Amino acid sequence: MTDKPDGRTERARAAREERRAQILAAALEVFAAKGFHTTSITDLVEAAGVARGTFYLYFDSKDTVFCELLDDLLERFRASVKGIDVASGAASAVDQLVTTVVRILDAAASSQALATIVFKEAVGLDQVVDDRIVSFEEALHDYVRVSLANGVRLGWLRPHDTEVVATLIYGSIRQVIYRYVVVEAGRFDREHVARAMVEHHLLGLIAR
Amino acid sequence: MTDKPDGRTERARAAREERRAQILAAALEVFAAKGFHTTSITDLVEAAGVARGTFYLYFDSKDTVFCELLDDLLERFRASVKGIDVASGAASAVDQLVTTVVRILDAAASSQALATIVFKEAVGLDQVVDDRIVSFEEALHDYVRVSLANGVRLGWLRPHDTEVVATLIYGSIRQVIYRYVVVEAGRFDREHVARAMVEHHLLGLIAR
Amino acid sequence: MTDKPDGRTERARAAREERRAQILAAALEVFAAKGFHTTSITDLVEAAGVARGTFYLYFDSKDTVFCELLDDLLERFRASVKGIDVASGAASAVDQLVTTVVRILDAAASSQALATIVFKEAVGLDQVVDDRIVSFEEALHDYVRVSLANGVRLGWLRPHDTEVVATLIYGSIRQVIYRYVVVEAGRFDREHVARAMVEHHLLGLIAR
Amino acid sequence: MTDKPDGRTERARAAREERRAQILAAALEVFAAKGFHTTSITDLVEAAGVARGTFYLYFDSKDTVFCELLDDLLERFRASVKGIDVASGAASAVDQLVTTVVRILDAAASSQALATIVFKEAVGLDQVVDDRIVSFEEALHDYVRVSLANGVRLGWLRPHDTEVVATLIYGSIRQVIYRYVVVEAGRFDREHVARAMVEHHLLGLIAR
DNA sequence: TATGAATGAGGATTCATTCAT
DNA sequence: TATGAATGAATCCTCATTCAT
Repeated sequence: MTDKPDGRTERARAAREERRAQILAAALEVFAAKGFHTTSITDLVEAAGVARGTFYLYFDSKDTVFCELLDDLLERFRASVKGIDVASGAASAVDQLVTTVVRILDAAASSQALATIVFKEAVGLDQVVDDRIVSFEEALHDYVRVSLANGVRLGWLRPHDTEVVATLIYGSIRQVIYRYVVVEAGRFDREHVARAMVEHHLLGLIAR
Repeated sequence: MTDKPDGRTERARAAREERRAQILAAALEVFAAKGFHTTSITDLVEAAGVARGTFYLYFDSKDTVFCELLDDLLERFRASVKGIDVASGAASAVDQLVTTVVRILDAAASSQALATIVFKEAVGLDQVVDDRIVSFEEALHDYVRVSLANGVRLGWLRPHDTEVVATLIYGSIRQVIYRYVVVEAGRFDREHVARAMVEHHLLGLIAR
Repeated sequence: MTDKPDGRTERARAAREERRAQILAAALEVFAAKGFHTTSITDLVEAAGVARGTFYLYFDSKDTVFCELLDDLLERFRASVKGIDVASGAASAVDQLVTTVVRILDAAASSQALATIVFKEAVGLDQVVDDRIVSFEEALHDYVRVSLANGVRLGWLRPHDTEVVATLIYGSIRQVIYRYVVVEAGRFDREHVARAMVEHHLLGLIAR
Repeated sequence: MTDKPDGRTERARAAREERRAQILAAALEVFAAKGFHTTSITDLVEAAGVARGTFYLYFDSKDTVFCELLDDLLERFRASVKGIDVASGAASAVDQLVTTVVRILDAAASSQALATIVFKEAVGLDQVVDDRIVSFEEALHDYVRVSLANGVRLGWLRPHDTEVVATLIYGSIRQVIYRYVVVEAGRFDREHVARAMVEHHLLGLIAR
């Protein structure tokens, strides 16, 4: 009865979605500008231009909005990583890796506000939020690990402690995002940074 | 008459020091367990087993205790990095680098609770706290950058974009601390991890 | 759409005004009964029958409410003094003066609680509050001084040290309010007291 | 056994008295400078140069010290008023009155700090303190009333409403003390003010 | 559905007073 | 007697959340 897809119901649903999106968008801005802890419900509803009660019609709590924003970003990251063929030949691999890194940086840069939140203070809020971030980090870490293992198996990469190296690489990605996207507000040459990164991890620093 | 350094005065001073240390130690535990924001003054005084007022006899505020703990850790880190001669010959340099990294990991591991706080949620608390952490991170980053520049100047390291690479290396150090000290609670072979790290950054991954 | 002055908005505004007035009225009672310092926010909200937070919805602080009450009274006094033509002929002047004094006593008596606060302990509270009271007292004192000076200029009053005499007269007004309004709770014949006062200051006590 | 007046006991008693006086004197300064409410026990013990606990060996509470200071002043006032022969002939009476007023002003001025406290914020602290001040004011008021009644009985003063006029006169004395002693810090010609006051109350203002 | 006034638990901090030394 | 560290009740104020309209 309630979900009969007539015009009225449909329009209402669309309006609801819109409202929700509006609040979410405003929250994103505010969280990025002021940080999670400093942001109050008052800030959120003022930015969204809705009444305090309205906010709670769409979200259960301050934490809920934050989690939703967080999930958005993590999903974007996941998508930007997915579908990379890490098992291909060495020749094109460098370029592929560079492309992957560029995609990740793009994802971060195109959601600068979100990335800021995640990398500046996402941890330590709430167990739920923490868990999500941790599991995301683990996913990324796993991706790196699997890629490394493949490289070694194919004789393309030299043998190494994959566990440790995956940690190093993940850390360097995280820091690059933090530095270039969060601190320097995305004003950087992604291609250049990505290439420097890939080269560093592949070739090392030692002069030969 | 009253400030003659007799036994009584001396004992009083010692008792004061002890009380202070007791509060500080309790705070460390609580902050590490619950995080800065979630920790209330009530938590701190309950953990320390003192009255609310007593806390304020020794510290100005929650922020003050936190900053003091933070400074402790940052000082430890600083000390563990200082005094490494990054300009010596390549042969011993690897060992020296490994030693440096081991020292840093030791510093982090010996203050596991503190490191947890710093690397889990140090940012976004309070401007003062934030500034300290940022400046510490910058110092470490600078140290890496200077070392790299020296290595290149001496012909020991190949030319590279020092800015980017310093970021990568700093990020990998940070992540190693986070993973091994914070998440895995310090149960790892520091020598091994440090060596894998140094080797990775020097040699890269490519099979030759 | 939302600020169209329709019934709903209007009713809301009215309700707000009412709430505010309710808190103000309760505060007046409590302040008069317990004094400013002894009154806590808890006392105020309990007396008003609202939650602690509600109080802060309408007033910034305890001082703010107090100041508002104070301003009310001072305004009443000011209005009761204003508009007296002190330069007219001696004949009607006595009556005019009596009228003025009666008005002041009326103002005080009709705000007995407020007057109690002001004259019992208004000083030494808070710099802001103090300043208001002092400036009000000065205004009243000035009014007396100017009136005296006019009287002398017109040859209606004998020459005298206007500064000192204005102080004496202001003090006697203050004390009359204190005694009759505050201590005796307004149960007195204002006309009689006012006339006795005017006569005393004009004629003095000496038998002739 | 304990009150045997030997040298030891006597010396101890004297030392006690001295300590007490020292605390009292310091309290007087601080109360006058900062006001009762703003003054903390910390302020008092710091000014007195004794430990917090020591303070409580001599006084029961902050209120107690304050009351004692208050009593001192009231006693001084009482003494300065006492012994005036209000029943003597009219001729010398003016001078006698002037002398009395001068004495009162002297008493106030010589205890400027105390007078400041009493007249600025003595009321509204504590029921005990309030009662003392009220009873003192009543005593002074009574003195004035009796004097007036005597004057009328002797045919020296014209008939008037003694109740009201006593209030007026007491108020003017109070205000003169407040203005000249408290606000202007005692820098005034007491003889002149006293004479202006007596003349005003005896002769009134009307030009004849 | 939208509103925003009302709520009250919970936060940090203060300070008169006590009490072991 | 003198000390001053310790106490904890009490203060003001905030803010996420609820709910009557």
